[in-house]
Amino acid sequence: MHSEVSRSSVIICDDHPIFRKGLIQIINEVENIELVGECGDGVTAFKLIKDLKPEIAILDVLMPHKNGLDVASEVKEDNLSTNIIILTMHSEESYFNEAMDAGVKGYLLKENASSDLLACITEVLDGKFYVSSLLSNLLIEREKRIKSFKQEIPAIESLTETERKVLKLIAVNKTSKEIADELFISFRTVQNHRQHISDKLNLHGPHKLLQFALENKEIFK
Amino acid sequence: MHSEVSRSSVIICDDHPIFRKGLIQIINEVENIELVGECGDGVTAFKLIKDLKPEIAILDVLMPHKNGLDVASEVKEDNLSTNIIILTMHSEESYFNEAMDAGVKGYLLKENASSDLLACITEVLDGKFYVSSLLSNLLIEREKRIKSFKQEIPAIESLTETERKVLKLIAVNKTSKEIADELFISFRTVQNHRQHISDKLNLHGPHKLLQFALENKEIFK
DNA sequence: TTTTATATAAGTATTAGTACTCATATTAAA
DNA sequence: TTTAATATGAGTACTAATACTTATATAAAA
Repeated sequence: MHSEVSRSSVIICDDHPIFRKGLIQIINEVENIELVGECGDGVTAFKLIKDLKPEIAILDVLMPHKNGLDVASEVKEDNLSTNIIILTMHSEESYFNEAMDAGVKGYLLKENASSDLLACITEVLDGKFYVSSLLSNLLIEREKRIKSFKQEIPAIESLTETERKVLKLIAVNKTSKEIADELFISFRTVQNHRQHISDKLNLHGPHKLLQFALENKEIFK
Repeated sequence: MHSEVSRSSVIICDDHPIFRKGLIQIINEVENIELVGECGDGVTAFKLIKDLKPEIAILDVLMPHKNGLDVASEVKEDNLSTNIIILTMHSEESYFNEAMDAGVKGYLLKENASSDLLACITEVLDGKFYVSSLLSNLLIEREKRIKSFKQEIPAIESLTETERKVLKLIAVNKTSKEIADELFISFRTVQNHRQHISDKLNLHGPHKLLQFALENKEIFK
């Protein structure tokens, strides 16, 4: 349970000034929460988090310079204690997955933020996790995706360093010859690597490897 | 010049409660403006305008039931005296043109609304017309954008029906032969279509077309 | 020490795609 | 009616990738 005597510090970051005003008003209506900072872009948000170490940072996803999810990732990397609540206009699951990976504690749709924000803050301060109820459907979908995800990833883990290097270059549409020149090896070696990669990833037939590389470059980059 | 003794009546309509809070706060900070109504959808907005006959109605474009531009059109049709100020997230010119046709008196981007709203209200009360300054740039930029737009996307538009069909099948990693079988044509014809598509999209070299197809399948599917 | 994994290189054969060319039939536009 | 666009089909040459095989050197593991 969080402290009831001292007020919990919060910063708000949203590039829409009016929306920010609305958020601030909601925050200010609550006694045990103190707004210690506000800004309109991700770079400033990260600075504020680092300097002020608020208990909670409420971040918009889409912002200039650096988006809210990038900020969340950096906060996680730097092991900062600030809990992140993400606000988003969109219920796209790609954002949500990114947010989960970045270790955010709350994920709110802006349409629900008015009613959910305070509940979310309270839960997060209690060490819990809060997601807009509208999004719970997406959560279920995610389990399925993770399963199919795990079917391919360990195969990638089994690649050797060199094979991974080659795969990265395939993903940026280099030919075996170009890759060979870049790695100072024979193009036959590159073709062998291609074959080995294809075998490990169970890819067969023309261009299947290129297709895989293009579609999954985010994963192994 | 508008009256200095009595306060000017304003209604606000935006389906985002938090954004509305922010707007209300801005309005309330000004002495000679009185907020006489607020709502979150277009149907209610029109009712409020008809009943309260405010001097100004500030309307979001995207709202449930009836959008802000529809409300503006109805106000014009019914010869109501209320001046309409439109708020929009998007600087899309289609909205702007519609707004002009509906006789709106002010057109603000939400990003600028915080600083521009009061200026806009004052100007509109004086019988003038106000547009976000950022938007006026955009209207000029528009010409340029359309040109650069036409360099890439309409290239897809320039594809014939058959070429588009072939492109879709390339995007799901079918070979020319498979495509030929599926469309009941010769694989040479398919290869010709590939060539023509590549020419139109300015794609050259091995697998560039496949790469393009995979990366852009969302656009032409 | 033998085995295994890894990185390297090469040979052969096949398939797919690219880059050209040419040709024909149909339909729509000038 | 001539011209242009479109869809169709085919020939040739070349490049890239796939699918095999074999081979050598090195380092780590059994």
